[in-house]
Amino acid sequence: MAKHEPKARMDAYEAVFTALAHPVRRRILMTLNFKGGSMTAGTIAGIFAHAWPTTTRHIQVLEAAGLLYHVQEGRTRVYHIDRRRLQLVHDWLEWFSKDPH
Amino acid sequence: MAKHEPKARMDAYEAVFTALAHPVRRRILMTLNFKGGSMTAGTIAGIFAHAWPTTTRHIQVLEAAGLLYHVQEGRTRVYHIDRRRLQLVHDWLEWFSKDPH
DNA sequence: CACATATTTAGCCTGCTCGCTAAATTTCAC
DNA sequence: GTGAAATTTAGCGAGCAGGCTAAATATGTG
Repeated sequence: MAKHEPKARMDAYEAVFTALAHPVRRRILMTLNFKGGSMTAGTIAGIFAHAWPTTTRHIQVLEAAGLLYHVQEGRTRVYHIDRRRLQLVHDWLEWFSKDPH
Repeated sequence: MAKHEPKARMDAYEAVFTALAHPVRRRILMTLNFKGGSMTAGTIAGIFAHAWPTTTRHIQVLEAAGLLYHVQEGRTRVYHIDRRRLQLVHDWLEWFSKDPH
């Protein structure tokens, strides 16, 4: 019963769930969401007391998971949320709502 | 900053998302779900190639997150899934579906 | 009681996560 | 071209996660 899902998708699950495991990363997503879906790196970093490079790395984890992508604009980088990617989590949860068998 | 303080208590989100971050733990939940919601510790451990104590600890993480609970039955321990706890994740996701503007 | 069964606890070890600071990179403004 | 601004890359270190084996803990059985 463990292989309802194609293997290729497993890596995606892993990346997304791992990305969501850290409170800072969840907060980045949440903030992005409420700011309309896009923010510059600097503005994101400004939310936290952390050193910038720390936030940069969190952003990279999110981006690697496909939850963000960025567009370079001059010397600033604008990060966008990809809400569709969160659908993966939703899909996973679905297994628990539909009564098995 | 938070040098020697005892480990801060995880809030519910933190506990649940952390628990879901590991593939073995997701698989435990998934298997439990498809087996009707309850299994003995031994049967759960039997799914994995891991040493039993390794699985025990994964189960404990899930239980600490409120995603499982157990009932002792003689010398076996029956673990039950608590699907309601997954609602937390669903609720979190909801923020991204309702357009904030 | 003695032994088997079911499972956890204890403790060790390795590697990764996530914080930091310093340096590099790229772009804009004069 | 010089310098400031925006941001990442490099690299260090503490601590935690997650694997293992061995020992401990219950509970049922003869």
